[in-house]
Amino acid sequence: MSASDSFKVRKIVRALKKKYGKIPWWPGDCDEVMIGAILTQQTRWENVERALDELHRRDLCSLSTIRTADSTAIEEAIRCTGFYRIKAGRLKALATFAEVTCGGVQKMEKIPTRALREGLLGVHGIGEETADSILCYGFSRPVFVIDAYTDRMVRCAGVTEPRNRLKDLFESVLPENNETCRQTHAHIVEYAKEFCGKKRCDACILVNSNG
DNA sequence: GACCAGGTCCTTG
DNA sequence: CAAGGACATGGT
Repeated sequence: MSASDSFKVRKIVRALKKKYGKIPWWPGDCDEVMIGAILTQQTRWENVERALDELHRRDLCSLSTIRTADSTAIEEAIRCTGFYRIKAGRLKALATFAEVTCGGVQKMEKIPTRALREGLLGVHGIGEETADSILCYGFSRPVFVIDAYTDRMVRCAGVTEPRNRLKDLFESVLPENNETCRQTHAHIVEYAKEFCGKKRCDACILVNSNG
């Protein structure tokens, strides 16, 4: 990775921290974060929240209940997030991994980050972004999440490193600290939503100018 | 009606 | 291995 990319990332991190300060992002217990991580795939967060409410209402907002629940009931509860049949299957697969393979969420807490990440990636329907979101926001590990917004935002700011290396780039720049990882990712997404259109970035000047 | 959303997997060339 | 398609509902 180029020195100038690292430099830009440091600048982005600093500027956005100054702009947003501490913001609440992706609250909830570990089970809810894991479920939300699946539901938010290619879907707006507002729709995910509605689905989470539905799941709570049916006592299906935990992996232990999802594991044994009727798939149709899960599908109905999460319909508003789209891809509901696919996602119900992914939730089932994650629930089996967590409850059966790992022996429960408490046991997962004790698994080292590297191994837990590999385990999650082995679950059908969990890719890098979903796994890293679970690690960062569910298990409070010092893992930086790269999503479409992050990629778009750093492009906007002139970072040239390809998407598949952004996680390493950010983790090499940031301190190995969960709070920093989760806040920084939150800042970037909020910024991207507001200023970085899909094809055009209007305001990354904020990051590119001054210091 | 077209286009997009806090992806991932599978199929093709 | 890159590119394209499928999955599906809800908001602009």
